[in-house]
Amino acid sequence: MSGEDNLLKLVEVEEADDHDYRLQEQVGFILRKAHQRHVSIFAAHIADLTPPQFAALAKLRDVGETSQNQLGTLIAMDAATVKGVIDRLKARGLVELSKHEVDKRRLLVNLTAEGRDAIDRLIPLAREITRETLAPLSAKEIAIFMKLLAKLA
Amino acid sequence: MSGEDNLLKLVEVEEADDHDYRLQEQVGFILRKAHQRHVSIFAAHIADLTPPQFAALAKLRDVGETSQNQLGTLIAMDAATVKGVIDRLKARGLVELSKHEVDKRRLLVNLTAEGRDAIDRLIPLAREITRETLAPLSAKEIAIFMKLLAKLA
DNA sequence: GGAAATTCATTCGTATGCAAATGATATCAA
DNA sequence: TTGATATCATTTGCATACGAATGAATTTCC
Repeated sequence: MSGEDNLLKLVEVEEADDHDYRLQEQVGFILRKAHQRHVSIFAAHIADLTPPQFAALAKLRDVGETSQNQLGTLIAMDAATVKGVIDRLKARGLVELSKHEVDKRRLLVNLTAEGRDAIDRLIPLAREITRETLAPLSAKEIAIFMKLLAKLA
Repeated sequence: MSGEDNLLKLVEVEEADDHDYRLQEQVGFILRKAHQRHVSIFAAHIADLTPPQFAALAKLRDVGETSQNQLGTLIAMDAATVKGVIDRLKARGLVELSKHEVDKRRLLVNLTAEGRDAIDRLIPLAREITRETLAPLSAKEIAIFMKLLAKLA
């Protein structure tokens, strides 16, 4: 092989490499699509609440009264986002807000009776949403997938 | 065991079931967190473009000129969303728009020279983003995970 | 005690993401 | 041919999502 051939080969390899990037095989792209699909399944089962709103109610049910900020940490939402979510839940009477007696910076959030009823009623639907989201996988695959997904998140 | 005991047992089981819903173990919740993490890694490597904007450029590089709608299908974005993405890319001179000669409904999108330079320059960074996103997994785990994730998306 | 650093919440700006409604054009079918 | 359908794009409205800036309150630490 001549030196020229070698050079040509290198150039070709680099170009092949360049064109070798396949968007639809990248983890970020597929992750985004999987998330989209889940949100769509969620909406089909629970039309009047978004996944973040549901997450806020479900977590409040677990931990009881907490500060808005702490709740955000628990459900992986930044302060600006959680405020919007809580504002909308409050407007619908599902949560109530109060000031922390000691630490005046904190805004306490809690379920109302209506909010508790709502989340209790929705949890069976949420189980079904999880089931349907994972439906393309076998039981064994689900176990593996969830373990690996948890490592990534 | 008396009939009363049986009834009590049933009630207890149902309540335990009720409290058994763990948000942080649900696939939707973890999927959302994994996606968040990926976006964060993306932003750390490519500050001046969002993942959807990058996806649009990368796909245009693959397929060449297409209609806005068709591009949306290819990158899993609805018509309203893709319009915003393309508008912003156009404002930055990375894509150009033209009317389809025959079908007057269609708006054709293509990379500009600058857009092509940009995406060519960014692809190596995108490879690194994928690598870093998958870093918590071993090579074998990555292969399994990607296969299962693709099934879900 | 008091300055510096931290924490909590809010606001603003920008960017997805999608449902629904609308208008223009194209295709299909009777 | 024309009337019904379907497709493409746009617009509006609402809901995340997050960086950055701001202000109030608290904690830390010298």
